[in-house]
Amino acid sequence: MPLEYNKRTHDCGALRGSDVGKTVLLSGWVDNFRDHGGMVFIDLRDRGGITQLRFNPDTDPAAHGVARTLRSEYVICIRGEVVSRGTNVNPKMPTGEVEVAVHEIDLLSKSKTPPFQITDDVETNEDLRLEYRVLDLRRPRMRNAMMLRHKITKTIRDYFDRNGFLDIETPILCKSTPEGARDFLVPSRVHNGSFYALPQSPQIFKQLLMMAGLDRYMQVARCFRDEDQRADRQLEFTQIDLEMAFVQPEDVMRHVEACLAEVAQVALGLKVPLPMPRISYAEAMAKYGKDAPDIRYEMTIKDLSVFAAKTDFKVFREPLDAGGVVRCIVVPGGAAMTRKETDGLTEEIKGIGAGGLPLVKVAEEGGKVVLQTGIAKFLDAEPIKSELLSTSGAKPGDLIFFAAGSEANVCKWLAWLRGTVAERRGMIPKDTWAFCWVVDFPLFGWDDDSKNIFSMHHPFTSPKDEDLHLMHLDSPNPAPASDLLKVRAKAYDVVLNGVELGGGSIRIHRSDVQAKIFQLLGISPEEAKLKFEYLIEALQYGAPPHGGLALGLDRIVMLFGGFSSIREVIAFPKNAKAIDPLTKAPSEVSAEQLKELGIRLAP
RNA sequence: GGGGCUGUAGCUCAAUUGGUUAGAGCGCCGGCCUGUCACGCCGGAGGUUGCGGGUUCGAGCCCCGUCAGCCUCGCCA
Repeated sequence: MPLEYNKRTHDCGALRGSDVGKTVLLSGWVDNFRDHGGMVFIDLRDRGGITQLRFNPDTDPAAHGVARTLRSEYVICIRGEVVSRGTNVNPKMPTGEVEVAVHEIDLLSKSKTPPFQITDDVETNEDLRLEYRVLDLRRPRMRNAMMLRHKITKTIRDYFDRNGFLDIETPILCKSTPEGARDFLVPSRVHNGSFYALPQSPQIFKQLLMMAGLDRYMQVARCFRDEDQRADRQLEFTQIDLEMAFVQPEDVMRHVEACLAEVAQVALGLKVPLPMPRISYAEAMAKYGKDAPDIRYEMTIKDLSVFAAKTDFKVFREPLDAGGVVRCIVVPGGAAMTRKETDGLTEEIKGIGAGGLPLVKVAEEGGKVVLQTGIAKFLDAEPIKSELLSTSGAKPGDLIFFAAGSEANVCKWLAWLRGTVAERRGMIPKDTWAFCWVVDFPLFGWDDDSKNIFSMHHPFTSPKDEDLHLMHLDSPNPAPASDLLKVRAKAYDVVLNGVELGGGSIRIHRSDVQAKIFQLLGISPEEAKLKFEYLIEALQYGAPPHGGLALGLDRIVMLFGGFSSIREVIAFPKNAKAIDPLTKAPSEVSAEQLKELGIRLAP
């Protein structure tokens, strides 16, 4: 009579010494087998873990005969007795105190030899892993990633449920808007020539929910952006999306950081001190060169523009005269860096647009501090040298990297350099989890191409109350750009170890302010009505002050799980070229399908 | 679209300045083995060096092109 595989008594990670003597029914995959000619040992694996099975030819010849034919990844069901391993305990296995003496076995399913071994030990190339994702997901590391993701998601859902947030689903088939990233379009069969767009985020819907009076909303929301991929970006990704009515930034931030602290507790057993530090956007850019600062280590950026203006060094003077800046980072002990290392960095930084990588080493000779190598000869004279040392804070044994150019470029280059050098020189403390909030983002940025301002966040972001006057609300004319660029937004990003976990803002609830913003952004009332009619309309029927935030769930799981790519925490991800190696999506479709949709492909 | 790295057995990798028949570990197949747990021992199969072209007496290695993967800038919050 076949074994009742639907009546498993335990999973393969459950049995302990206290279970000795029990008769158990287990099912799973053959992880490994060791055939001694007589005794056969099988490691049986399922989601719970691994249990060793023992097949004794003397007591159970039939089961033993089957066991000898088993191979990797065969699926079996067994019944047997839990026995102590006596002196042969395996301390490396949670179930290592016991084994199961198998009396009956059913072979449920055979397996071809897998294209790679199902183990964490061997790092297989990712393309193959994605093509055989079913096998890849059997590896403990990947199984743990899926389980961690579940645990984190559940923790977040529970937190918001406990705090009065309603989980509400929003549409997947939406209206296309030109803002932000490229939309994925879905052609309409019923309305040939018209298209739905997949949501880049539920942004507008969650605002509408607040206007609808639902007060607190959250959703584990799938979002879609048709942009190029990165290690931490996928075409489709998951946001923890939330929105609250009658709030200021601090209210949203307090909930989010409390929630993240709970996640850190559950995922890592970590106690995160609250509140998390707040850093202004201006400070983040000045000290770290990016709006997602990694505050686990120092080596912050120092401004040398005033100093550099006093030199005759062309590499500094020319960018300064063009309105740029000169800044540096000081690598502690960096004078020990080899020519090979610094040359390598120079080549790499050229790859992101820098002209080169000026540097000096600081040394001590006969009790005197001297500059060496690189551009030392341009800076070694007094009082230039002393001013460089005092402004940068460099000491003998250090190395100074310089960057000169537009502020945006200098920030980009030094942020890259800071991160790269810190990583390569082992300056990043292990097992450190540095959260922070970045606040006071500018409301507008300047687009040099169109010579116009644009929304840093999105056009519904509320300005800070104290900066409202810079927008000249009472005047029918647009405020000057110089004023507008000073306006700070009620926007905030939460950052962990230099990675943006999420961001949000308080939204505009006044229709006059919203109208002004559209005017400033060059969006005509007609255009605004066309694109956002439902939102503008709703604003006129009593909109509560409201705001929210969205967290990147994939990134959170990636960081807490110690992975270097979000593909590791997504069950079926796409590769860097936006292809799913498993299903081979995207694919061509039939002529009939296209015809029905009224679509003809360009030749 | 730009830059970088990679591509050799099923998997992970090696192969001196260009030099004989391209190797190793794991896996796989066969045999032996009654306490292994990365079992062990013996034997075996397995290769269009991503693909195409060029240089050369001779190319895994050099050159050109192309394809694929990853990282990155642009792009994207």
